[in-house]
Amino acid sequence: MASTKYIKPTESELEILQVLWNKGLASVREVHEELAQTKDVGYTTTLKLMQIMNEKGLVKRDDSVKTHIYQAAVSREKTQKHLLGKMIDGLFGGSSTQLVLQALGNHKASDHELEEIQDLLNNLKKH
Amino acid sequence: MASTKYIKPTESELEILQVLWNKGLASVREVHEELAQTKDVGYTTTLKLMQIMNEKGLVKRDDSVKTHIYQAAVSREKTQKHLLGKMIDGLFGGSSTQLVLQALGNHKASDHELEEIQDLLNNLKKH
DNA sequence: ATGAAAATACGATTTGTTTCGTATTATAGG
DNA sequence: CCTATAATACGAAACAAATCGTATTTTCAT
Repeated sequence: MASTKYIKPTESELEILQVLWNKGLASVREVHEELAQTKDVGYTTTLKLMQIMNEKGLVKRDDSVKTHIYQAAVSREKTQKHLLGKMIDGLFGGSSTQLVLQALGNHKASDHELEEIQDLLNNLKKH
Repeated sequence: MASTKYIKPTESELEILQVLWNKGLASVREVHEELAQTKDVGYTTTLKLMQIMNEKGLVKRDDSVKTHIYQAAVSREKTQKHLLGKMIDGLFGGSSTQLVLQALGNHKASDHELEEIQDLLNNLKKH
């Protein structure tokens, strides 16, 4: 009976999850350095956000060691799934196909990527 | 030289745009009735939001008539494109293919829809 | 014309997010 | 041991979004 209450990350929280998903484990300092490359934000801001995320259950941390080590407590896939679903329902009238057409139409994919999609399509078709 | 400064709609604003995209033209009352079916919100809240959206340029209104008539001032497609792009960059590491795979994997599409996607795929492949 | 009903305007509150300053605590080098 | 350095904790301000109450205006039927 997992208390599967989905918590929607805010935009800033998503940025932090992004870093954690890539790094696996990271200290506040490490996450902050990463964020600081693209946005102008203070260290304590990142710290505070990560503390809040810990309370919300978006991240876990090991505070048995001097410098706390964080990791994501929600999976990239689950998060993608949720937000994507929300977007499909909210913006594409519930049609994932509309979203796919829009995505493929606007962003060009490599031949290899097209093959991947073709494979999945073949799987969906036969049954 | 359109002042193409993109304004990101908030979540509530998106709900309203949704209704306007479907109806074309609508009064505050009509929009509100629609929203009230799925969420619990007061009339004046909807009114206020639509007034703000008017100031922002997200909607246009004809106030020459008794009851103001609103319509979307931003297109569904442009909005989809923007938000989709943002999601691809932010959540799928810039890979539209990852998003497509995720979308197709989770939401099932009809045979007809799969055909549509196949057609687009064929177009992308040959060249 | 006038009063009830419906619409708009607008201020204020509430709620949520982001930001950062300052205080406190822990750590490691001298 | 003591101090400089780095980390965490915490409160509060700054900002943004959503909500609603109340006042005002408009409309329409009588």
